[in-house]
Amino acid sequence: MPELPEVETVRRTLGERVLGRQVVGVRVSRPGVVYALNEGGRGPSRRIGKNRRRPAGEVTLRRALLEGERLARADRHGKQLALIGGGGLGVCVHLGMSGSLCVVGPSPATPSGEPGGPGGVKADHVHVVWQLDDGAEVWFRDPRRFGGLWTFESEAQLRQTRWAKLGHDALAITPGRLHAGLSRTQRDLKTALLDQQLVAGLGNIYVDELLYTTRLHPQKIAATVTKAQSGRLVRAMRRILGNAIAAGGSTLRDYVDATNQAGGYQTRFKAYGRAGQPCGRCGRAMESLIVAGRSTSACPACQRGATPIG
DNA sequence: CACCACCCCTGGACGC
DNA sequence: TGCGTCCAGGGGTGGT
Repeated sequence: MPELPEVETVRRTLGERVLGRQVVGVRVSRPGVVYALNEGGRGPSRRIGKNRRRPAGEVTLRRALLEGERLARADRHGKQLALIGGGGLGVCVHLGMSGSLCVVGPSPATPSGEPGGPGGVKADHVHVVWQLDDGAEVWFRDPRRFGGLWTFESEAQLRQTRWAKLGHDALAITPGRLHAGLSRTQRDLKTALLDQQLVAGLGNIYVDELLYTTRLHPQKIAATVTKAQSGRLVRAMRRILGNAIAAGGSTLRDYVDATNQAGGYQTRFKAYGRAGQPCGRCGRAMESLIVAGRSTSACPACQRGATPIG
């Protein structure tokens, strides 16, 4: 599930392949995954009817999705990615749970006979395809459709609207800002760290890893985190996320980068998914609990600060 | 403000 | 083999 390291890996691998190329065509097979900010004027998540996303008009849609633009930059904030065209248009990509962006062709090394499409990229649930001037294509795939695309008239509009609602990126936040954010909420520490408005980029996997590394219990009240502990959280965050990026992210089931490569960090989890297994530090069984509605594993002995109940 | 249930959605695991 | 059921999860929404 794409969190910051996976999205950053996609940004880098995609950028290498597509920046400088021109989008010569866009195919949209499922318009419902595209949100157009400039349609309806009520923001990107405006829906019509019951839970129905509002698609933009056909011509406007392809143009808004960068048809005719040269791809100038790939940016990231938290778990969100943005493709910026040379003319200023922008498309924000959120991969949700199961989304991927894969470059397909025109590589002569494309293997044949693999499952799915060219290069082994799975070909079902492909909702949007960008055709590039070198014959390659970028496929937006999202089986569970928790992700989507948001179109913007400019990078500034993207940053001032959608990204302005997010907290500081997890790789850029300072100890002072993290401490300030944590100190004003009585929520569980894990709940606070998952809040993208407080800090952007952490999901269930890396929060569990972060809290294990820093020996803080997920149910510690966020406001009780000291300045020193905030400093340790920030340092550990940068180290863990940096290591995960270096490993190409974590692949649990579906995740692949823009070149269809799986990540390698999943073999290094110390907490996530290890409930019932011995803690790597003290040997006690890792506990399984639900925090913020998410399955959580933590060491009941090493990770301190949970507020006793009753 | 904070918490909760619920919704979106698919596929994989598991039981029968 | 083929069902049914449960579960995973980010994020939005609406109710308490």
